Amino acid sequence: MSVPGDLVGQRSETVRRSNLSAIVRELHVRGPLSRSDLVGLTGLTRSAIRGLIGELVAGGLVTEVPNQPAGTPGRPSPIVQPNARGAVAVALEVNVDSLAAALVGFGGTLHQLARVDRPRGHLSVDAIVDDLVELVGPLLRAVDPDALVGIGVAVAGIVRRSDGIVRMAPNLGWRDVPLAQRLREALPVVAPVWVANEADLGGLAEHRRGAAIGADEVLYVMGEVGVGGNMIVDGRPIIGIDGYAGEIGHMSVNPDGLACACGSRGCWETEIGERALLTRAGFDPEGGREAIGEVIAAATAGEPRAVTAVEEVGRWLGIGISSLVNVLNPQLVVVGGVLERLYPLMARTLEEAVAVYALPPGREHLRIVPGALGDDAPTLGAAELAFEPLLADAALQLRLRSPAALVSA
Amino acid sequence: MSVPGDLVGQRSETVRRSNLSAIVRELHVRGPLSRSDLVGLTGLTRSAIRGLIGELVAGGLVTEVPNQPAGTPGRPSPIVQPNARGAVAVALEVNVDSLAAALVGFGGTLHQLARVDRPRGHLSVDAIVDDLVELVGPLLRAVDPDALVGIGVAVAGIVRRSDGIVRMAPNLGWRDVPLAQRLREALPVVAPVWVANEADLGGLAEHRRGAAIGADEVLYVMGEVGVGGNMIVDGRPIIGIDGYAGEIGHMSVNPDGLACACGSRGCWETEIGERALLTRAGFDPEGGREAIGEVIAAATAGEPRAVTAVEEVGRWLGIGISSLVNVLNPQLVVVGGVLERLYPLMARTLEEAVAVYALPPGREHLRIVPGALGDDAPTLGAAELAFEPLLADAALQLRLRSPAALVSA
DNA sequence: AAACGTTTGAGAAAGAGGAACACAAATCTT
DNA sequence: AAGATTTGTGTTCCTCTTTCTCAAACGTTT
Repeated sequence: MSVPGDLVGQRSETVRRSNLSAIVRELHVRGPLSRSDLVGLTGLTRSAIRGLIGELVAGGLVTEVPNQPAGTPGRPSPIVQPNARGAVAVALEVNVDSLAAALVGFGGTLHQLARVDRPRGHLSVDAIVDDLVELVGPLLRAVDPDALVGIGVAVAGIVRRSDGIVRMAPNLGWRDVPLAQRLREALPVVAPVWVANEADLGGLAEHRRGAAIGADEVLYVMGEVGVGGNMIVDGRPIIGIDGYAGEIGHMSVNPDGLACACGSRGCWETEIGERALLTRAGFDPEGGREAIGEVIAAATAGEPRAVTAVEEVGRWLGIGISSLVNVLNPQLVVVGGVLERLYPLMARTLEEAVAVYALPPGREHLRIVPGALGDDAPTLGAAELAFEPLLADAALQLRLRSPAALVSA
Repeated sequence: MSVPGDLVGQRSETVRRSNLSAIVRELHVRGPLSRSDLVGLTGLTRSAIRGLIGELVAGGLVTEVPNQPAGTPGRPSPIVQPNARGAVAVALEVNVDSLAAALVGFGGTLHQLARVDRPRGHLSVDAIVDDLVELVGPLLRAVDPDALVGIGVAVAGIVRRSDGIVRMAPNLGWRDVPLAQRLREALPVVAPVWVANEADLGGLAEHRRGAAIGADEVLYVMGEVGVGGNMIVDGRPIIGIDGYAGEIGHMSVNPDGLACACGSRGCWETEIGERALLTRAGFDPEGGREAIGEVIAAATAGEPRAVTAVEEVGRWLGIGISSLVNVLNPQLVVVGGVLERLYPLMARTLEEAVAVYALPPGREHLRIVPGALGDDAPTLGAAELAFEPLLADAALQLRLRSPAALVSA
């Protein structure tokens, strides 16, 4: 639906904003680039790049440093470095077994990261918000308030993007929790708060900083207690009409299968989730991370029941991935979460299942790889989420920060 | 991956192109609009709109006609009408039981449509190409060659978009058929040929001209002999890295289920495809359209076995739709093809299944509706596919047609 | 019917932004 | 040391949209 906001016309002002943002995005995503790299990437002229970079330097977002001679003829082009303190995002994560807070600088620099374990099960929202505020306190004190672009929050639940309400989070025992609003009220800073599903953000992080850099069509599968995921289509994450997209753990793979926590039955999650693995391996299904570690150790040591359990999860993982490959035709599948650690043990059965269940054309150039970011993927993704408005409209940020830019512009 | 082509910088030239294209797209999609409507839609000023419209009028793409007084104060704004002969697309369709050819004008006007039945089963590519050329001949003679923007082709098979090669089409007996090239060589006109999967194009047509107009997040499910589909995400169709996306009929819904023509087993198609319905209803699974008609008649008359068969297909349709709703969080699901005709008979069991298998947040505002375009959806979508380059860069088309515009520009 | 307010088109001038060009600086090659 | 290559700098030019003013076309009010 077209809302009054999305006007499609381009004006001089939008051109400059767009070009400025393009440069900011390239620098944030690719890291330091020479001016002439930017000329090549954007197609703009040296003069135009110079002017835009000048504005960014004045705004404190980037720094120019002389380049070393490269051994090629010609005058060296100065390196434009994203200023990791010039814009900073705060990331929070509410996971089933831990809380995390991080400070990430423009360009992707991880300034600080703090993680604390929390008991599994249902804690009150008040308690979790309090713990998050306490965890992030020291980090916030290290931030220039003018450089804070926003606060991203990853939650193990279904989140409405527009208002940051956690609609359903079975593993936290939450329903319709207005987490964004609660955090805005509780945090000692004024900044926009963006909440999203942890798997969505894990996928975003792997796409920007991990195993899926540069790939435009990506499927991310994240298995923990629940199974979630994220799809990158044409370089952009799918979020759906309300932000609920990516609940791939609740695809029906076996309509007469096991009952799922969501109320349905035969969900993919009941075959490849943490509990499924533990049950298959003969462990307590509620054994948590510790038990998973034991299964991995046992499977690595060759203990038959553990090996079989892991391979069976791999087979079901392959079946579900095949469905999604047939639906989405990605170039790359990234497997994250607990499944990332299990990956080496089940790569074979996974590939075998994909060879059976995915259509030949779609699996021709398909690569399936484990994630590169480990357990911090959702937190890093939360930071990227908070950076998004800056990347979409860098001018806004510059003007907020330096009134001088407003006058000169 | 960024290729040399996709430069992100904006220049004066790209601004004008982009604005021109925005107007052309709005006119093609929404139909005649007053100049002041366009001012509102684009956010450009009256002067800018005037200049751009002038260029389009000079290029023969649109016509301005005086507007009737609307009963409101103020000078009436002239209506800008897309000129249905100013740009024309040819659409072709290679279906399991028919071939079709159509002529569609800018703005969506259906000038002509011809369809011929063909025997089911494997015909040689030569025969089909010959039949298509013969079918489209009279249509092509009615077209100004300068107004022909392109030729879109819908095929019941898996198609690589980049080169129009039909990789797999089990129901046609085709493998790796270079259909785009064959048609370019065989057709008596010079125009770009774009080939795509029929379900992808059916979804495009429903999105632009049918039941999904204005919706930005859509799932289209098209059931015929095979089952295909298409997803609109953020207003744009998903095609995947090679164009193979949308093979939703080959999601695994029952890994121990029936063998599928694709070589796998338990594909959704084996539960909701034409053969599944016919088998369940006690008909010859190869009975084709005729037998389907009998099942529909029998179910409408209340014959128990037919009713149960249709309802069972409805239930399985609901299960698969639920999976995709959980994955994609669309606002609208459109059911097309044979399933469009069956829809009234199975709406209840479909909705019941969705209530069980789809997560509550995702089905909160979800609407499921039958398609509005009937069997012609893929053909109409093929025309839209051919129009796409014009909508993406209207300037290109104008310059091709009028050298004067090139000089003045 | 005339005066007035409203909406919109027309035309000229202005403003903004990037492109084009010429020149200088920095580097490598011969 | 001279020349070729690449790139930054500064100026001018061009393209495109906006802004501003005026006129046209409509409904409403007196």
